[in-house]
Amino acid sequence: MAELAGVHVATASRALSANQFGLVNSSTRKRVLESAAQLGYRPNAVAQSLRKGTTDTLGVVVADLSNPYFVELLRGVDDEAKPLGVMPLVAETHDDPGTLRRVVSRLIANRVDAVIVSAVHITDQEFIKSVEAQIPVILAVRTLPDPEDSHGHIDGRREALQDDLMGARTAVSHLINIGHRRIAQLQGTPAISSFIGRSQGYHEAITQNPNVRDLSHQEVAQSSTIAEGYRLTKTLLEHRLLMDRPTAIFAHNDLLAVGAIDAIRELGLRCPEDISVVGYNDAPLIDHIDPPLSTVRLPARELGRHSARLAFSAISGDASSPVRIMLVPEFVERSSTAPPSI
Amino acid sequence: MAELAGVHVATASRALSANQFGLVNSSTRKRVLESAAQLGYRPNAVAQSLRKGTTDTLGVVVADLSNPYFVELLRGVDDEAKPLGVMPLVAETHDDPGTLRRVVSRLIANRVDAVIVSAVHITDQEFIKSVEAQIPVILAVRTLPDPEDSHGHIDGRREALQDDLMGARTAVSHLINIGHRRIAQLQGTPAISSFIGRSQGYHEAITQNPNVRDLSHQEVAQSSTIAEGYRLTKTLLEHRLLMDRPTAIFAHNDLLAVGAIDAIRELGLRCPEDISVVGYNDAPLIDHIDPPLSTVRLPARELGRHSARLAFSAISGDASSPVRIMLVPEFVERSSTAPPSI
DNA sequence: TTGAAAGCGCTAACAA
DNA sequence: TTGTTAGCGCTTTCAA
Repeated sequence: MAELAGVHVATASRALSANQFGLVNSSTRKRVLESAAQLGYRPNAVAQSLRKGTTDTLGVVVADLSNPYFVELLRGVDDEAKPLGVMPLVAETHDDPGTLRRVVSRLIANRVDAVIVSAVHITDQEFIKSVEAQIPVILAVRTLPDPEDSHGHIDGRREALQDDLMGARTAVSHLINIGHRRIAQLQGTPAISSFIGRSQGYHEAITQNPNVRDLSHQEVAQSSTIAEGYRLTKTLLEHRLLMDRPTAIFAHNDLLAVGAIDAIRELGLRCPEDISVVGYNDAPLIDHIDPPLSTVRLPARELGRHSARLAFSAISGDASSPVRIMLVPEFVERSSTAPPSI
Repeated sequence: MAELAGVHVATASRALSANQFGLVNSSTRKRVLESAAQLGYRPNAVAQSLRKGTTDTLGVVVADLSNPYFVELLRGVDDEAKPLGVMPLVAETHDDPGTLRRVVSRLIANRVDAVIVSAVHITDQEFIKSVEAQIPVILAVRTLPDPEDSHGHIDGRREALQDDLMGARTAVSHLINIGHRRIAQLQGTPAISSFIGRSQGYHEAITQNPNVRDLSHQEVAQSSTIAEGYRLTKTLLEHRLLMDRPTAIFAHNDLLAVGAIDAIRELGLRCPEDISVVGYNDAPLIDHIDPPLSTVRLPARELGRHSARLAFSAISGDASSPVRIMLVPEFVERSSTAPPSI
């Protein structure tokens, strides 16, 4: 390409570069640009990265792309990345700790400038610490137990979270406010901070009113699926006397809620007349199911944007301040909740 | 790292390499491995790529990640890529031609070994040809008009498609078989081959029975959204006499179908009693909406697998044979379709 | 304003 | 079995 224009590669490089094209004679530059266009020349980003030591690339680790929540998060990341010419490299963990290690390793090998991790389990603390020693890490959506350094001080972290405790508390308080006194939750695994928060919010709401009984089964959902919600609700409701049966169920996830509704129907009961159900996430189409699901809407895209901004500020060496951003969810009332009929 | 082990970098490289570690003394190799582990050393994939001329990376261009169909396609690609240690780089176009050019350009700059494109518009023919001159291209899901070379011969291409014509024909034939005689379709844009196929299948089914009338409105959906389905159905049904109103609607997409159902209800009609509705895609939760939607299930994941396999065979220099793989969809009957009541 | 030269981290010939 | 050397394609001093 440089040859076609009859110049040295260094000159060509300068002509093509956004910040030093001023250093080259405008007629030479024109010649270079023309030759480049003619040959369809694209600078080799791999070589550029090797030379510059930076890849203009951002690792984004999500648990599961078939969960629209994470897709929305990615869109938020992209909102911020695109104008900077940064390419997000997306990896999925399927909530498997081994896969998390593998994909993060791979992203590091590819020298992403930073990594946003939205798929940690609370047992990943040590691993994340080791990653932080290598590249900037932003924790999104899910957090870790407070880290301490060797002196017992709390070590700063960059994270963008949503207030799951508040989201759950608001939803469950709503159930109590409209009259429910026997309530149960369908819990997600406590290996994930989000579900811990939702559980705490649930309990805070429950204990605020001494007349409310918590009828939850101790078993926890191993996955956030319709099938699992169905299974847990079956064991929750079966072989129970009427007065030991909840009149409302708070599910940690929309799909669990859908499974709950399926189970309720199969037992010959109705939602919301016999049992109200609340979900979590406000997934697409969840307003069109039967009955339209009351749920908690999450600021996924906003969270993605914040995560990306934290990443870029970390890259540009704002090594200084650890940051915790906390966004608030919003309860959305639809038809799956109603006052108890008895 | 090599220094810590006290060996030359070349030796370290060999020790770490999967195919030449046999060439190094096993005790030196052990030393190298230990030093690497101790330092948490990860070979720089950027440098490896530059040296090897290959990135072990596969570009995957999709229209829209919030469409679960494409996520499923991605999973299929991943099924094949993971065992080979290949990393898919995902990019979205949002069905914008400019964005398609931009993201493919970027993938080429990053020297992906091949690119799977599932987001072409029929007007992208020239552009795709220019890309094919640079790297192996696999067309997935959507195809292009048959290309001709300068001699008028049909030029080979690698593509993995689904038979949309057959999918649509099967669905519409079902409507006819259960008695519908006045039918309309909600068309997707003819800029995308999939919708052309669905339209053809629709017409083939319609014309097979002379008693069936096509009551479609000429307007076409500009996006595959609930809002658009709602809008089109409103204009389709409003100001029509009963006998000029379809008793069944075939939508080119599930979301359009959901919008159609919304519109039907708002006009005081019922689905399926007054108007049956068929969708296309079998999206998640679409079996839980009210009423559960009859639709066409697509082999997205399979298609992803095939696309990836085509990509890898192209990379390994099977430059030979152009291939067209065509997978068949499956009609799924649920409760949004019933015989006409009049 | 341009060219020459070095070097980013790695691997593959080639030599020893 | 290991070391030496060259070079992948680029950018950036440094010199001219």
